[in-house]
Amino acid sequence: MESLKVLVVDDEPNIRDLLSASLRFAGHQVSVSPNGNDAINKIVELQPDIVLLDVMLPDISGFGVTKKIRGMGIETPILFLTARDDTEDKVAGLTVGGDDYVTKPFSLDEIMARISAIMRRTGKDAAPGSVIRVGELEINEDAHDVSVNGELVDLSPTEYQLLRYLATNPNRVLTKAQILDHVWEYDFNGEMGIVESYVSYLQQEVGPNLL
Amino acid sequence: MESLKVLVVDDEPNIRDLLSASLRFAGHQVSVSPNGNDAINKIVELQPDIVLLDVMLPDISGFGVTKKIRGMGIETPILFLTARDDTEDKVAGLTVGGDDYVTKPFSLDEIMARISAIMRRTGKDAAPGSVIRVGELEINEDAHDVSVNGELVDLSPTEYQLLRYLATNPNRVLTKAQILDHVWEYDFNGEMGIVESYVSYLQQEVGPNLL
DNA sequence: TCCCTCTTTACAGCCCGTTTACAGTTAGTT
DNA sequence: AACTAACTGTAAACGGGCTGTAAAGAGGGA
Repeated sequence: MESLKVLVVDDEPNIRDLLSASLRFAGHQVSVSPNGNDAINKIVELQPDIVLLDVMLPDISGFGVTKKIRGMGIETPILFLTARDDTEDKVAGLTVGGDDYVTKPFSLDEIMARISAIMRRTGKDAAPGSVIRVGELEINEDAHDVSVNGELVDLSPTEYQLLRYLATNPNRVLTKAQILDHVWEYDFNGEMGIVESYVSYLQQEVGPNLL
Repeated sequence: MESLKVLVVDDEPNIRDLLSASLRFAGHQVSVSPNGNDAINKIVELQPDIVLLDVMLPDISGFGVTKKIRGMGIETPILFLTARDDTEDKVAGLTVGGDDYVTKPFSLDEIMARISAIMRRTGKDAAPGSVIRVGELEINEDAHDVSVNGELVDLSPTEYQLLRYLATNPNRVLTKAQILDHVWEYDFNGEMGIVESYVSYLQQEVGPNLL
């Protein structure tokens, strides 16, 4: 994925920092905004490629921001950040027109994957193929399918996310902490042993290919 | 379907935004208009391939707009947007001559399907086949009937719409929110559980083919 | 030998998807 | 207009599989 101009809008400094650090590390140009009005200004001014927009903001809601900028004819794709509870009912229209949403607490890898998906769908990015290949391993990001030597293997959601993260960082030593930070939700409060368990599951199902 | 020039005419900003975002995302060039007079100007000026025209407008009714432009010899096909009540009497005769109508509140998928149907009928589009085939599943979009291995199955309207949406996105992971946003009417305010229920109905009737 | 770390296996809780049942509403018929 | 049938949407019951923890097994280094 090419370098993108990303605007992160959230009132919680922790989230802003987490996202901006990760996005910057991924090679993007990041701007941040703590509230709705400021976000509108920055969107008009900076013309970002994508906006990460918290729904719950102190002044104007994320939906309000969206209405405002759409009314100005700005079609920048938006990735909404919503609380788990709001999800059920207020989702109407969130996934329309290339937009999408993730629920808090999210995992970093999920955010990155969604951004890629949006850029792919809206054609802004030069279709980096939605298939990841590492050796005899093949991951289809649309179908969330994994195959080894053409043979499909059945993975649980967490297993898939983990494998995807490993596959996007081949030939690289990753610490358990890094894996935990990327694959698990940011408020995960458990033992690191879970990483070891899941790596073990994967090795049994896809064979000892990477690490 | 090729890229089309679409004009969306509605006085409610929400509807305009919803439609323009979706249509743009589908690869079309979209212009919008908030009333009848402006719409007439834009139709003459832009010569769109199709017009999505609300019947109830602040100045001239959608029918008035139609009369006016037809009087000028403009034969652009029109998809009328009408309120649920108006349907029976006023809409009579609307479906002749390539025009059609949908009632508010509509679902996005229905709008897209109607546009495809119109373009197919008026021959502007290179007949993208009105039959969807996925594995042993066959969906006839003209007759709205579905067959598995040549055997007809009887589906309710909602079931048909859902199956159609799933069939047009094969081998792709779809979230409940995406399905809800595309298949159900835009003002649906209920639980997402309904998606699960209907998916279950489908699996019983067409067998576990896709997802 | 002991200790430390990585790997694997076992297991309990629980979340989530599936299915079924049911009430409310609509549509179609006589 | 009343009757019937069917469809939509909600809710509750069910079951399975996934998640996360803990403990046993295996290897290496000092």
